[in-house]
Amino acid sequence: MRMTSQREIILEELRNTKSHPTAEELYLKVKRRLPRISLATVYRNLEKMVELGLIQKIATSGHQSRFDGNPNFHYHIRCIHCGKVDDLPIRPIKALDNPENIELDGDLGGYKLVGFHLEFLGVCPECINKTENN
Amino acid sequence: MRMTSQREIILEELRNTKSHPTAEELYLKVKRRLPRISLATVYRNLEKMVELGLIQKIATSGHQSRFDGNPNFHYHIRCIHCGKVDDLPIRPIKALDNPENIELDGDLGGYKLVGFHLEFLGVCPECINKTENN
DNA sequence: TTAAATGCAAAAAGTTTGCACACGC
DNA sequence: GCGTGTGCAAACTTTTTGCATTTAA
Repeated sequence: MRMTSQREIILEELRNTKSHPTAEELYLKVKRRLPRISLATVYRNLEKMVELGLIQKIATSGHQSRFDGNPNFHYHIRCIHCGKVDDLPIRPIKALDNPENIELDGDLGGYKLVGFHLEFLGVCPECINKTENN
Repeated sequence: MRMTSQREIILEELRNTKSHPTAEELYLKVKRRLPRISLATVYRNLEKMVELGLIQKIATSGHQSRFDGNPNFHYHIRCIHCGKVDDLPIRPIKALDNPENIELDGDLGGYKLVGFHLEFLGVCPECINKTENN
């Protein structure tokens, strides 16, 4: 992978963010430092870094995808009101840490089990406030 | 809710399918019986039926949403190759059957936990065959 | 009769792609 | 110098919406 300033700065800005930005949010941040960068370049680079395992893509159901500069496994919680995603510092769930541990009540219909996708849902502090003040 | 022939036939076709069709797949099926129906009507009705709890929406990350005529809770498995979704007849996972059962290793960052979304990933029989024959 | 539902077409939202040019190695 | 990467604009995919018309209750 050729190291371009675009690539470097995209990764840097993503790693410097605790939030899990969408491609567009990240594009706007990077644009401050590289005003001529295009959104397509951000998408292309994010996709490539995901393939290389440098970052994670959080393909949030139905919404814009978000990206996480931390490539290590951890859980996420998504706000059902504003769509924001944060890290959730809980212990790995034993029943799910290995496909072989999953208890079956029948067969898999011929599927080969590969893994799972688990995402927690909640209401973030900001949205709790908004709701209370209405 | 007013009962129109569109609404009736959409629900009927969805319930008659073991697969979990996308709005477009379902539209094509319904169109055979109601040739003048529009895709927008299918989307509008599916959305309404989800709100009423008559059906489930499977908002598969990054892909088209799929719909499930069975409103009762059960797990799904998604083929990582073709995107197909099937039911997975496994027992509910204890650690996750209630938000209060989730073991925490820290705080929730101010989030109010509401639930979770769990989807299994695998390779479907058809795609296992395709892969083997290459 | 009248409010809700429909069909159509156009818009919206998010992401990807074709292409000519730029630039890292 | 070669080939990957970039910027731009246009295309694409999925879903939603505005509006005039139809229809169930």
